[in-house]
Amino acid sequence: MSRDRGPTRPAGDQPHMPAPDEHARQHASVRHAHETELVEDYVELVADLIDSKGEARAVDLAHRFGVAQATVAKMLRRLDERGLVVREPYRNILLTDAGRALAEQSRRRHALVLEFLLTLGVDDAIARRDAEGIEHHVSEDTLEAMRRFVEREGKK
Amino acid sequence: MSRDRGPTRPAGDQPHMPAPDEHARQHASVRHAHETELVEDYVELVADLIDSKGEARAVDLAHRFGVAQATVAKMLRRLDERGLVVREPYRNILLTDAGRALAEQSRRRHALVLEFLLTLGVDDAIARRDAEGIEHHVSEDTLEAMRRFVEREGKK
DNA sequence: TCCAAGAGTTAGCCTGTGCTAACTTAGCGC
DNA sequence: GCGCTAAGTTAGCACAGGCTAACTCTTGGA
Repeated sequence: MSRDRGPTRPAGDQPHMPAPDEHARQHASVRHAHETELVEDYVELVADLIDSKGEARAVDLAHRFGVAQATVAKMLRRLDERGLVVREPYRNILLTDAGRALAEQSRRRHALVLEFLLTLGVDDAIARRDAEGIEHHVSEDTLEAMRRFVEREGKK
Repeated sequence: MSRDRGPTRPAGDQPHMPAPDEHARQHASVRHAHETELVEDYVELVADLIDSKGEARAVDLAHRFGVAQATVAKMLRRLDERGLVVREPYRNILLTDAGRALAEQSRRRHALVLEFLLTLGVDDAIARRDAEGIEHHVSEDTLEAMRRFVEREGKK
């Protein structure tokens, strides 16, 4: 192997390739998004269930997420520790104020991303699926740009 | 708790809430995306490094991703097992044909998402960061819609 | 020529998010 | 009013993707 491979960033450097530090920050931020997105998905769904059915039950969460009930229970314990939900053994799940606030924020974001994709001309089923993945990786600025786009296109 | 809570999906049902099965599928697909996205990021960066510097080194990957070298080594072993890279101890990392193909695909997707965000009016630095997170959650259909948008706007 | 320092590797740990199996509890229906 | 079944919980496991520490290997330069 040749260690003498010349200057660090020679001619062929990719224009879309940021400096190392910035790239590292990008990835750190994606990793962080992964940590928070499940949390957001849970509180969002808990809020939806409460609003639509009057209560949130672990078994419904498990069905919706396609995971075992034990997984849901473990996750709910974490959400409890973070002060987002309250639960008593064998009773319903309730949102704290913080949980409700986070749910509302997620819901707004989710709805906007979905509307954006639909406005963009993406098929409904696909838009729903993609929105689920995209919503957690969209910054406030990009969200704002999406909002502008939806408004602009909606007027036509 | 009242188990007799009436019909399963009463009036207040959220319009953006798909049936359980479909929702579960959405989440399964997000989980799957998480499994593959790191893989794609690695081969993409390996390809970039090879193209720009002539070789890919573990230490550079570690710097770019902001992780320890040991983490990179572990990941490279997995990529090796999946037939995406070839490496000999203490030597450079090479892409297999499959690895190169995956890298090209990721690169195209990444570049398109970035261009799309920029066309949408998102600030450069933010667009780069968001593209990193979004690219793995965008279906072919949505990608196609983005392509159309970029073309449409580019002509103005 | 040879050695110091930088690059690569391995071992062993932690945390998060899945799972199954085995249990406890709640509450409907007889 | 009691028991059956569905729901909830707990324990213990696996695997992915982080980390540090402690090595081994490579190579440029004195």
